[in-house]
Amino acid sequence: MIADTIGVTKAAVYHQFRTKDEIILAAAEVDMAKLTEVLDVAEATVGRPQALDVLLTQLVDLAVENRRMVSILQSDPVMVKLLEEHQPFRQQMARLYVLLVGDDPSADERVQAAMLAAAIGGAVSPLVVDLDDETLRANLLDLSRRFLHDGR
Amino acid sequence: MIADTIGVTKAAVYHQFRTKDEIILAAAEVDMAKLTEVLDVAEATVGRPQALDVLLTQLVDLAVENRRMVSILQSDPVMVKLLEEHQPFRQQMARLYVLLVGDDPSADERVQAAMLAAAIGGAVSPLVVDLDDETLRANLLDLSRRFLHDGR
Amino acid sequence: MIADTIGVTKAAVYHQFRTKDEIILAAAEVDMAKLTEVLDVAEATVGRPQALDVLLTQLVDLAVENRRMVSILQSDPVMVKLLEEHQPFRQQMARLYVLLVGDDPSADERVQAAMLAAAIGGAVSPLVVDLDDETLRANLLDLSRRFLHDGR
Amino acid sequence: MIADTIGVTKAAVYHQFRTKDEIILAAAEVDMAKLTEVLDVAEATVGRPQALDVLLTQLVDLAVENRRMVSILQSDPVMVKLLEEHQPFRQQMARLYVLLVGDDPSADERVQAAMLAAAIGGAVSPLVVDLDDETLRANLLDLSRRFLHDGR
DNA sequence: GATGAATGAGTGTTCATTCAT
DNA sequence: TATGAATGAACACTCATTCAT
Repeated sequence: MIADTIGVTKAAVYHQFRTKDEIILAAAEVDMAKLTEVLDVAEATVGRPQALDVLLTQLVDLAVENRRMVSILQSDPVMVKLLEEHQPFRQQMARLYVLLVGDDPSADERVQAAMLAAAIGGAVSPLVVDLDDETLRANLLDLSRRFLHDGR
Repeated sequence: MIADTIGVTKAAVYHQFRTKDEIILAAAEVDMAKLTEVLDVAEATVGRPQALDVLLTQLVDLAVENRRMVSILQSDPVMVKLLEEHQPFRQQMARLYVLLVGDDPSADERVQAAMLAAAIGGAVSPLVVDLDDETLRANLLDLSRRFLHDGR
Repeated sequence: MIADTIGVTKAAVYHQFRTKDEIILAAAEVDMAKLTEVLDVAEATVGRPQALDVLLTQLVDLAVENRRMVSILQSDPVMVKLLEEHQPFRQQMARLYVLLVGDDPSADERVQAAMLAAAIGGAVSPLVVDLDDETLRANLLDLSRRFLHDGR
Repeated sequence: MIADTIGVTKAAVYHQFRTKDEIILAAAEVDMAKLTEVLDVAEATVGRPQALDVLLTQLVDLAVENRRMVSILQSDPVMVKLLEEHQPFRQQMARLYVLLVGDDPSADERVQAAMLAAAIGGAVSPLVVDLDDETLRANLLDLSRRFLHDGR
């Protein structure tokens, strides 16, 4: 499908990448770069509450702008397994979790972070919620904030 | 894989089921039956807050007891697509959503319900959170409650 | 298909017949019995021209009355191969050929007999000619007669 | 079987053709091309009797030269069904029938054409007549001619 | 006499990958 | 850089047959 879409043969794609996994990871890395930017900005923000708010806002924006890709990245078992074994991706997830719940989280906080990530990913899936992007973004941000803040 | 696991030939499995989809749905129906029980109990409970609480408690129990299956049911795109086209499953999802946010939910409430469902499914995935079942259950129930109550 | 049509299981059919070939031959034998009758009558008829005419008339009747079966018997390669190896059927074909062109036919006569048999079989195939049975019978008999007589 | 006969893998064959039907049609088209030539020549011949004679001669030649293939093309139910749905083949059959019995044939003429086609196809089947090609060709042509001419 | 369950050997087809050119 | 041809291994599924009950 990828080769056809670009308009070359499969063999041409295999000239650039060694395995299917490499191809998929290359596609995922495009989106991972966007996440890196978000993390950079949040980490550079002074003050815990401000940093959290910046993170949440941009995270929700990112998820809503890439609804299809986020669903796939978060739910497709093939993708998930691949990313698990991919060092750069694990590091990014670690950075994200530290921003959300600190670097030595309690059990409660770990569940909280996992729930929030899953909740955002699940809610933007076009199959699950068919709201328009604007409405979705507003509600998603609101609910995510309340979920995190009341956790204190 | 299924045939090999049971220790029979593929043809033996195809003697019992007509297509691969039928096999998959039969597996899913085992878990769907458990969900039906939970919904029955919750619907029979008098009082909105009590009903919600019963639902949440049992839902979390169910999810924690079937961690692997819940992840697959909620996230594997093949499974999700199959269930989408499966009438009984859609009805059950409808019942669940009515219990969670009533039968005429606002945009905010729809996002809230989707997020909660995704959050529970995501948090029980063995890949995402590696806590033991007991700790997971307690924290998950607590957070789910807060998520719903504060959403009001 | 056969088992379903009768309303029993395949295993029940295999209780009566040992192989698929036996089942098929049993079906073919029903029609072969009809052919035997035709041959008996023709052989009992006194006078070459009269015998030939009786044979042709009844052969055409038989073919038109069993259009589908005749096509299958004459053309389906599986059927043809099976009948080739089936002694009783070969004997009947031998009797038919003797009636048509005598017991020591010239090359010309052998081709003539083969062509006539194929022509009748081909013309009754519902796929080839979509005339109603009555019209087909009349024309087929007429042409078959001419074919044989002019061949002399 | 085809792949084994050529000495490549099944996947190699499926690299050249998309379905089994395409493979079969490609094989049939080789012979159809030969028939096209015959029809072209016959249609270009001036004078009805001359055209008919050219057609018959070449048709018999073609059938005798491709005895096995002609049998399969004309009798194997799988092949017949496939060709039925294949536009180019239907057009060629139409051209052939027009040459044989004109473009508005009576019932008698339709049966006549069907019989002739079936007779030629049936007579060349190696299973039916075991004469050598030369003898078969001569007799077949002679009988076909007489069958058609006396039909006037 | 009939059944349900099972099987070995296929069939048609796809997929990830390799390789000579 | 790109291609066409090829491949091993799988997949979803069917078919003729067997066998214990």
